[in-house]
Amino acid sequence: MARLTPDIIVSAAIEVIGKVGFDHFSVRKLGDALDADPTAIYRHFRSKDELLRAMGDRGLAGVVDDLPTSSWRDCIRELCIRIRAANLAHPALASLVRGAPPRHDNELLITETILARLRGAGFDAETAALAYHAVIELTIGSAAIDSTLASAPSAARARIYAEWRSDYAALDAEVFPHSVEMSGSLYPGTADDRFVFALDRLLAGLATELASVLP
Amino acid sequence: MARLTPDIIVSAAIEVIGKVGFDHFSVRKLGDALDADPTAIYRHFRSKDELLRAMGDRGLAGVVDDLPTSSWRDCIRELCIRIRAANLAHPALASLVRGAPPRHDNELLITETILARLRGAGFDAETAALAYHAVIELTIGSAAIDSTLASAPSAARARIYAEWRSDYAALDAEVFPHSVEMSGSLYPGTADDRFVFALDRLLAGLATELASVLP
DNA sequence: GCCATTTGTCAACGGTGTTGACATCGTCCA
DNA sequence: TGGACGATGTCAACACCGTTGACAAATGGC
Repeated sequence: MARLTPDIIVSAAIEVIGKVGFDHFSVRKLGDALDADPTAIYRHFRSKDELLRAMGDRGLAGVVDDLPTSSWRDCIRELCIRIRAANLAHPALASLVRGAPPRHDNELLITETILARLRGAGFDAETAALAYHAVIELTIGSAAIDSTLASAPSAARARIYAEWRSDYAALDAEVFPHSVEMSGSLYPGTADDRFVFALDRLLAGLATELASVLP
Repeated sequence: MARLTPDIIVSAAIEVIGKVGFDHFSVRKLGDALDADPTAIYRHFRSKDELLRAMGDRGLAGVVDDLPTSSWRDCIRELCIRIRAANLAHPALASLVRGAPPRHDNELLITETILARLRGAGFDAETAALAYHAVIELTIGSAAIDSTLASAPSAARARIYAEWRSDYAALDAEVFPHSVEMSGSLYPGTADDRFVFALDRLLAGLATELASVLP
C-alpha cells in the first residue's frame, strides 16, 4: 500500500507553501512535512514543476460550478474573477503561467466553459478563440502581477501602496507632471477592483465586436 | 579605475541571458563572462533581483520615443506593443512583474506618457489611473505568459502550438465538445496577434467609457 | 606619502532540484 | 505457498545556486 499518493502530496504541499511562502517552498521541506524522504516525491511527480502544476489545478476545483446563466458576459466575468482569486490564493499557479497550455482537468473545464459561452453568444470560432485568449491572458497575467502582494496582510498592502504613491509624488514635477499630479489617484481601490475594471472594459469591447457582426 | 561598472555588468548579463536562457542565468555564469569573480557583481548590485530589474529597464530604453501623435488610442496601443516586445526580448523583465512599481527611469517615463495621453483625451484622474493599470496589467501579464515560448525559434513555436491543438482535439468530445470542435481554431496567429486583439478590445472598451462621460 | 574608501578575490555557508543504487513491500501468478 | 516483479521509500551524492565575510589590491583626496 502506498503511504504517499499524489493527492496526499499535493495537500501537504499546499499546506507547506501556505506556511513558508512560494519562494521558500522546497522539495526538502515538503519531505519533512510528510515525514518522508524528500526524494520519495519523485516517485509520484516527474519534477517539482509537475507538482506545482498539480497544486495549481487543485486550487481550481469547483471554479466552474454554479456560474451565472444570465448572460455570457456575467458568466465569463464571474469565472475570471474566480480564476484570479484561485491564482492569488495558491501562488503555485503563478508558475503555471510559464508557457504551458491547460492540461489538467479543471483547467480544461475552464477552457470548455468559456468557449461554450462565447459560441453560444454568437461568436464565430475564430473570434471566440481570440476572445478566449484575451480574457485568459488578462486574468492570468493580472494574477501573476498581483500574486506577490496578495499574500501580505491587507494593512501591510495598504501601506505599500501608500509608499508607492508617495514615490510618485516625490518625482520631479518638471519631468513627470502627470505622475506627480495624479500620484494620489494611482493604485486606486484594491487590486481586485482594478482587475474587474479592466475585465469589464475588455468584455465591453468584445461585446461591441459581437454586436457589429450579429444581424 | 573600476574595471566593472553597472553598465558593463548589465550589458554582459543581457548577453549571457540571451545565450543560456532566463532559467539558467546565474551570477556565477555572469562572472565567467566578465572574467571576474562572480561575487564582484555584489559590489555594484545589492542582489541578483536588483540586477535583473536594471537589465529590464535597459530593454525599455527609447520605448516612448516617436510615438504616434494621432490619437490617444494609437499612441497607447503602439507603446504597449513596444513594451511587450521589450519584455519578450529581455525576459529579465518578467521578474519585474513580481510586485514592484515602476522605479527606474524608463518605467517612469512609460507611466508618465500613458497618464498624460489619458488625461489629454479627457479621462478624469480616477478613471485615467484605472485605465493605466488596465492596459499595463494586460501588457505585462501577456508578456509574462508568452515569455517562455518567445525565446524559442518560430518553427519550434509553431510545432508546439500544433501539439497543443492536437491535445485539445484528442479530448473526450462528450465532456469537452467545444474544445474538440474548436481545437483547430485555438492559438490562432502569433502570440503577438492575440495580444493586439485583446489590447484593441480593451482600448475600445475604454473609449466607450470615455464617450459616455464626455459631453 | 599616507590614509580611507572603493573594488576585486577567495573560501565558505546553507541551501536547491535531481539522480542512481539499494532495500522494502505488496500483489499476482505458477 | 513460494517466488518473481514492479512499485514505493531511503540514502548518499552530484552539481549547482545566491549570498556573506575576511582579506588584498587599487584608487583618489589631503
